[in-house]
Amino acid sequence: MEENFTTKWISQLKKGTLSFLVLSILKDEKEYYGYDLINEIKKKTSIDIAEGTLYPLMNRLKKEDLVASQWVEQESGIPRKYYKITPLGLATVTEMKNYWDNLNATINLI
Amino acid sequence: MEENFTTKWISQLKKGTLSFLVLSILKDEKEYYGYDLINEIKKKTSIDIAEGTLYPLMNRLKKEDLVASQWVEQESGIPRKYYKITPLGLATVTEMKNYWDNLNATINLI
DNA sequence: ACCAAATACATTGTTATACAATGTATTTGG
DNA sequence: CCAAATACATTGTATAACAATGTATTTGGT
Repeated sequence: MEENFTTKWISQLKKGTLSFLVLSILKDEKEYYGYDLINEIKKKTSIDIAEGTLYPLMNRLKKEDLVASQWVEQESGIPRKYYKITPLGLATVTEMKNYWDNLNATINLI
Repeated sequence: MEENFTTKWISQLKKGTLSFLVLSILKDEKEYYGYDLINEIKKKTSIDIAEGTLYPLMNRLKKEDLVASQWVEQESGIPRKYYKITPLGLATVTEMKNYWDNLNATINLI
């Protein structure tokens, strides 16, 4: 392996930030499908999300009723599962943002 | 239990932030002991760290050579294990801070 | 026409970490 | 005198990222 501490740290940091990141993107009420989200996040943040991370994450968010999903057949190609944020998801991402901003302010003070 | 998503999320977020927080506090080159760090962090950030979280965390940081420790006998009371950041710890916390600032900026853009 | 890469979903096993619970021992305060 | 605080530590449980693997379709280059 021989991974340095920072690399492992980034993986741990994702355990809190990925759900926040995904909900933040869905906050604009547009619909995204899973594969799309991986690419959107990579483009916007340079953060790589493994497929084995994102798909279970979306299932958790759905189970918690923070997002809703629907299958959409494509004229050509594989059907996509589109996700949309719910009212509970919107409320939650607002709470998260408050906590995050507070944490960030504290870290900058230390 | 009946914990809401945000509560669970905060616990997950700590998996990335606690090591960063501890190293940030130790960055000023002063020495702190474990029990002290728990209280310092609670005072400064309102974040509660369980003892069962902090002591293993400090052991990990030591194993990675990011901090050094020494036992200090007290004239009265239980001996304390004091921690001090190492040069590698300083370099690491700088890397972490860069990553964090970048992540924060990105989140604010989304 | 062929085949590798990209698209799009998913599951399994491994690893890391927060935390509650529990344990030991000493000291302080009411 | 005894509960709370101080100060360390370990064990078991739950959660989540990720590599690896799997299925199936479509696109692009030669």
